[in-house]
Amino acid sequence: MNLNEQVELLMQGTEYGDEGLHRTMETELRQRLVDAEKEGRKLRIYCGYDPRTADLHIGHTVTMRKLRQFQDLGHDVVFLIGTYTSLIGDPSDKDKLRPLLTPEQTMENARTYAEQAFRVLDKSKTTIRYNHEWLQDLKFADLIKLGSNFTIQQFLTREAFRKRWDGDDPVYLHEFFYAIMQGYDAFALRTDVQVGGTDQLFNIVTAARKIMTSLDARPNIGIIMSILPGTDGVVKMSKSLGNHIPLNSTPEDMYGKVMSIPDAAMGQYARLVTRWMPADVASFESDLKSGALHPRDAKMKLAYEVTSTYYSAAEADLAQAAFVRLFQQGGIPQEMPEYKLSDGQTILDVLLTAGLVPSKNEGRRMIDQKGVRLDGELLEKADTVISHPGVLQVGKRRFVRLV
RNA sequence: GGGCAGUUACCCAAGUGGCCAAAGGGGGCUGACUGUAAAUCAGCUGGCGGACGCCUUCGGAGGUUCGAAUCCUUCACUGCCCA
Repeated sequence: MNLNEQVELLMQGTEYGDEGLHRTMETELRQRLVDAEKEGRKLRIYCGYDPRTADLHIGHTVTMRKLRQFQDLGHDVVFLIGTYTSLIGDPSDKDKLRPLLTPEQTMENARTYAEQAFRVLDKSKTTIRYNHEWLQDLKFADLIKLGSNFTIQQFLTREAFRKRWDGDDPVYLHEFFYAIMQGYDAFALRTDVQVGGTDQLFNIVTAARKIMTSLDARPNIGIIMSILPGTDGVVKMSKSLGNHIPLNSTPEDMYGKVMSIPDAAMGQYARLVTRWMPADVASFESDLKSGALHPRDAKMKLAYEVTSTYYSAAEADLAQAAFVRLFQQGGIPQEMPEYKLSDGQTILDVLLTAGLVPSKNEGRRMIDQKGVRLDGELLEKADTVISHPGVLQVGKRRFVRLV
């Protein structure tokens, strides 16, 4: 791959919110690639992760995908676990204060986090580091010195703080330390490139570069990744919003969830969570626009690609087949949980005890709303006894085989 | 340290003694329509009993009252202003 192609690939899916900054970063990246080549060394790329959650979704893998691209081009990646920073919790992407974690919780999460990350990253080219290694040794005097590089006003221009400030919600002093610590991470690692989401723009570009410069290190280049929207296609993917596509689910679930994103989000997904090259993405989008590619087929292609990234091709094939049967042909899935019927159980009993609904009232509602079927036949009375074994369906996607 | 305001269901937010399981919006769910969606339309959205009903909920605890989300006391948390 020639230099221009490399730069184009590495800049794919980035978002700086400012054309000038974008150009600066792109230019610096090109230069750094040239320098590294000349010096006969690899670039060091780093991205920090906040191990406050144990199960990841594909939104978390956007930056990992980018790290992987660097790895595929022969560079070294540091997968940084924010053991120390998670004591604070990054305020960047929240309009609320985050709870503090204990070191034990953090280390436990870190383990499962890294495990899942290696479904995307190349293990042989990845170094895992923990930022307590260097942050815990900093003295108060060091912090003061680092802090003197910044003004409060700089922090208050950040949206996350601004909103809370304007909304008369609390903004704590210690939250400001996060950016400083992250900047120090970049310095401690002497990193060439730092990858992060747009919510990290300030931390990476302003804080890290400033701190590195002040400590006589070469400032890192920021690769700022656009945020992956959730299955609603609009808001950032997050578990708490319920619009996420979990990594640890099933191929069928992943395929189906990708299919449920709105058409408008397909481009974002193509750029952020596929292994496609820039040229592939470009033709995908132009074919869609020209009508050469039907939106449904496009999305199926996308869902297949995403699924096969995290699972095997065979599993992705099965997931696709299941989707076609279930939704395009209105059929039922091949695999579903089984439930053993006992004598005299009513429809409502079964719905509840089989876990298809969380409460009897909810079960009644489903029945009232014509959402419950047994072998395709609509069930209308909640308190009638189940007459025969078969496939019990609630809504479009909840199934249980009664035996 | 002092003064004032606030804490409502998944989220935002009304309600200021009975008509409140609690307006409205968002989200979610179900159905119709579809290309799987999105958009649109309709309905549902605390729990338990077939409906009339009962139970739990409005930051925590205690109290006043026939009756409280609504009044009082106190505790906790938050914001604003003053020092």
